[in-house]
Amino acid sequence: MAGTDRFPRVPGRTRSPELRYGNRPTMKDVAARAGVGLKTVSRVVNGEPGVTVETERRVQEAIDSLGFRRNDSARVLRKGRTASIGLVLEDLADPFYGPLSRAVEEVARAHGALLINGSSAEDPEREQELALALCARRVDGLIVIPAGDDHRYLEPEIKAGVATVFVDRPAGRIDADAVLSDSFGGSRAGVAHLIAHGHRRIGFIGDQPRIHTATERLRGYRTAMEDAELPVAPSWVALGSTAPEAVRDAVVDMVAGPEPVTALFAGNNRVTVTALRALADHQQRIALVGFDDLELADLLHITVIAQDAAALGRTAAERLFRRLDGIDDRPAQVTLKTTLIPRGSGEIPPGTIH
Amino acid sequence: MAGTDRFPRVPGRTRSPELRYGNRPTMKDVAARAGVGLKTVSRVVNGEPGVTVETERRVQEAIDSLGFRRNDSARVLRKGRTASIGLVLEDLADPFYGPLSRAVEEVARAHGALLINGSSAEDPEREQELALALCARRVDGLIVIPAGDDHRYLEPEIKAGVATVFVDRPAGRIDADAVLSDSFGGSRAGVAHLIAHGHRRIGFIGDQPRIHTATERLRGYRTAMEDAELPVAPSWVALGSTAPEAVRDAVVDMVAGPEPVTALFAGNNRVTVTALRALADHQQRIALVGFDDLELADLLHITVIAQDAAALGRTAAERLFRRLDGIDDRPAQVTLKTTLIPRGSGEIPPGTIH
DNA sequence: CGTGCCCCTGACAACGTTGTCCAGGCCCTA
DNA sequence: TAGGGCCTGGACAACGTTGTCAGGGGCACG
Repeated sequence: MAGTDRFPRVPGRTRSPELRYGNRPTMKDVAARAGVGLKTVSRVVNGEPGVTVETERRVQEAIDSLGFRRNDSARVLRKGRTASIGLVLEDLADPFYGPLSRAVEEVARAHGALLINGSSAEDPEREQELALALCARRVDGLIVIPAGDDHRYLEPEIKAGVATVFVDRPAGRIDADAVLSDSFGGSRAGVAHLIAHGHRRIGFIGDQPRIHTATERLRGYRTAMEDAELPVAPSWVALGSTAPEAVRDAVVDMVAGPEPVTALFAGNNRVTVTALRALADHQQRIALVGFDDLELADLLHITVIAQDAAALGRTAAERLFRRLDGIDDRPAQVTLKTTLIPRGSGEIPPGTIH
Repeated sequence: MAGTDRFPRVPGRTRSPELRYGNRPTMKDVAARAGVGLKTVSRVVNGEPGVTVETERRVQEAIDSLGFRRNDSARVLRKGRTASIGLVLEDLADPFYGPLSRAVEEVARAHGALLINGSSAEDPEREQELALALCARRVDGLIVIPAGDDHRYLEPEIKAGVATVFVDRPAGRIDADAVLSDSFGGSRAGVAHLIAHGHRRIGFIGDQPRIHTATERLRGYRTAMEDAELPVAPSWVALGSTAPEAVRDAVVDMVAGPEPVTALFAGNNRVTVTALRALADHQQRIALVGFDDLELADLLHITVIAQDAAALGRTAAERLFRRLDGIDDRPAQVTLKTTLIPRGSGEIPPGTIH
């Protein structure tokens, strides 16, 4: 009697007035209804052996009629594994991260795990806040696209067993797995491509030097120029904000400056897009190669250095689950090759300037 | 004694050999270390009042030295709220959903909630599986972009108090909140725009009729044609697969058929992209208006019916949290206006066909 | 100096599940 | 027929946290 009822479980105590899970049936309720023990219900729910067909039928019936659904929070607490992984992105809305998170999700799904994610919006503080919130949820693993350059705050977590893999940019100040694109090699090849098409004065527009990929790409640019024994005028390099206005100004300066560039290398997809718009607005048609592919780049004939975002995500997730499966390699960096895709904009010869 | 140690808590029993959370310190450990009671630690961790500065300092010290982090799974079990919401997308990699999920995330963040998400890949079964897995996690609310057309499986969940909002497409066979774009009005306006520019033979390529937005957009097309008293030849309408090959074939058929169309209305962004590629390949330049905006549409001069993906996500999330805050309106459908953005492709007059 | 009040602290139960262990019943064999 | 083994089912504790409640100590006031 009183005790199989849902309300009140215990005479007059303890139950707080707040809404719980809308007051859902528990295994206890199912057990009472089916006239079996608690553990038997658990067995049926989890498909464990050791239950007669007849008992199973009765339990199943009770489950259906009550609309019972196992409470995974309780399960997680008991089992110690959450079967979920966290993904800290830089910006969910950036088209580059769509395929990446999709790939992570596919791998997670294949391992029966859910994906919890959020954006850092390029803010290191927010990255930390988010990553730690995910750890508090006890995600089994963490995939992080770094916004900041100091990840020591994750050290206790990693030590406590949270498998962690960094993607797109390496971890800062800690030794951890990272899956990267070959920013240096990609830029170098892209700039060499422009040089091979006759360009001597080539501009570079990139992200803040705080960001690892940005400096790597700049380094690729400089190396390619050096390889060809070409000088680099300071006015040809713009780093810093990738906000549209800033990039727009940079483009205009480089094209109209005293030593006008005949070609441009754009350090990431946002820069490429803005540069294209600026050039179109000013009716300039100079050579352009961009890092990162774009959805409609083929129709716009944009030559790009393509990274395989899906492969980045997949590789990172696979590495993560390998760790979760107990394989315990030393932390390592994996670098994925980039591909130069010539589509026209990178093959425009110099001297077509108006 | 024995009991404040982490291993073994209880002489020889119960602790299973599997990995738990990498054996993290608990409040109990912190309490032991600080020489205070369990509840006092809880107070400090949660910033509750009623703790002396001195005690707080001691506890904080113990927390830092042990690297304690509150276990939110346990908290969730106890409190009954998970402070997380689930988002079931159709495809994370589709650029349309990037801004949408970003907007949802922003609202969630503002309410202190985390976002758990996954893609249904347009598969109704997978949508259900995912949605129910999220419910088992006891997410407080659910935002669903439907892949299927029967959502009765969510009835017990909604009844049990899971706030649920559908986005982009209405729920099937249940009465629930939905936030939609005005597919009908948008298409109608887009097709009317083509008609206003002199077109009489206009093709429509859309998604499977199973999908609500697809039929609404088709209805908009038909209505616009009727409004102008124009006939619609069966060969001008292609529904079904939006796989690239199918769309490509449809475009070719319409352009080269016995009654060639002079303009095309594309039912969604994927169709628009493929149609553009097909037209470019065949060096055809006919008028085109597409439903959904695209990243580089301005540079390609594509006229589109733009939906505000971010507004869809934001509106849905806000509605969700209103429900979670206890406001209990009747389920309702909200429709957001679309915008026609003329950029060139929709203003090409007929007769430019080669 | 005594009484009463308030502030701080801690013991305890409960959240819903799963792992462990034990009891009882059945069947099979000697 | 008795004994042993196997199969099924259930009681119980534990996961780590928070809400409730009660006790103890200090301070102010009469």
